[in-house]
Amino acid sequence: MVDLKTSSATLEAIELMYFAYRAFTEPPDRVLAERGLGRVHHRILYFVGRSPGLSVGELVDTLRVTKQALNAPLRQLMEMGLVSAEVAVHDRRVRRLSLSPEGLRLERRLTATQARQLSRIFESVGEPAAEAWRAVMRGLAAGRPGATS
Amino acid sequence: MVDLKTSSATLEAIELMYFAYRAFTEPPDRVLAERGLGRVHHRILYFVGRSPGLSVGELVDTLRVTKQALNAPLRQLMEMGLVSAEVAVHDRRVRRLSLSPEGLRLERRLTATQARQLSRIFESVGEPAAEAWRAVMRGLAAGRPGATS
DNA sequence: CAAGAAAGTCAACGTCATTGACGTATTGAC
DNA sequence: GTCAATACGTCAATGACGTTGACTTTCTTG
Repeated sequence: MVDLKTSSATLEAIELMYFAYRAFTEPPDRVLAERGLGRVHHRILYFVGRSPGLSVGELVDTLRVTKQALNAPLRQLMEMGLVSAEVAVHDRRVRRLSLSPEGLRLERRLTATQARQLSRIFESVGEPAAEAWRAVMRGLAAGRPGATS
Repeated sequence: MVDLKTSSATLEAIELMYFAYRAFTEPPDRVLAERGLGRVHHRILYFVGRSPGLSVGELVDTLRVTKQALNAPLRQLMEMGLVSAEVAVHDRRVRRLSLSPEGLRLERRLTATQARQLSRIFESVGEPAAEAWRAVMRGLAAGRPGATS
């Protein structure tokens, strides 16, 4: 135990992670709720949108859920015509996922909401501060500071 | 629609929110899982720890959950002797919640994990960058940039 | 070709949060 | 003192979601 007493700035940071994340996920959650969709649907739309041709297994790995947990939401999205899957040419076991035009529209709408939140703040604090924010977040995400991949 | 195409820095930021938050909540989640506790238990411990004497209703408001959703985890924590409740003096309807010594120990352990993650990164990026990070997070949490309360 | 691994799917189950309704104790206004 | 409102607790039904287990289809390897 190095710190018997955690500094107040760090304590504030812990709370900020909670409140900021909540505020960040709420707007898209509301949009999704209108269609009876949840956060997993959002993540599927997002990552498939970023990397068209993604396989189910790759999606499972990035989202760290079981393939069974992914199955239901993914099937819904396909039934709703937002996501399409086609059998890969070289390996007929894998499905290459991609967004339909309508799926792309929804994904853009969800992403735009969050992008607006972020870019508005980034502008107000300036680009160096924005980059500093990203650096901290990269460190958190990677489990070690300053990591890029 | 100002942005038809969201900038790659903002796009990275969206992903970072997801991956950083996940990395941030995982370590405490593991500790909690050992005792059969979940994230709601953590939040209860955290906020009661920060504000001893908190009432049930105030907890419901800060966590934005229903009282029914709070009831079960809170009762568990009390049965486990981690949280104690005593009737308020001026209003015998309200329960003033506080952490028991053991509850305090667990809360500190959970908080220390996250504090270590953050302060390690804060040190490596320097204090100005850390403050920039907090400024962005405050803006996100408050829904408007630079807000303090 | 047989054995095993990999991708995906279907089914059963458990957890957890939500809404709704009800009960109790307490307070404050009149 | 009566009565509406408040704070809390609880039971029941429902739904979302994630898990394990078992299965089919399809490669890949010896």
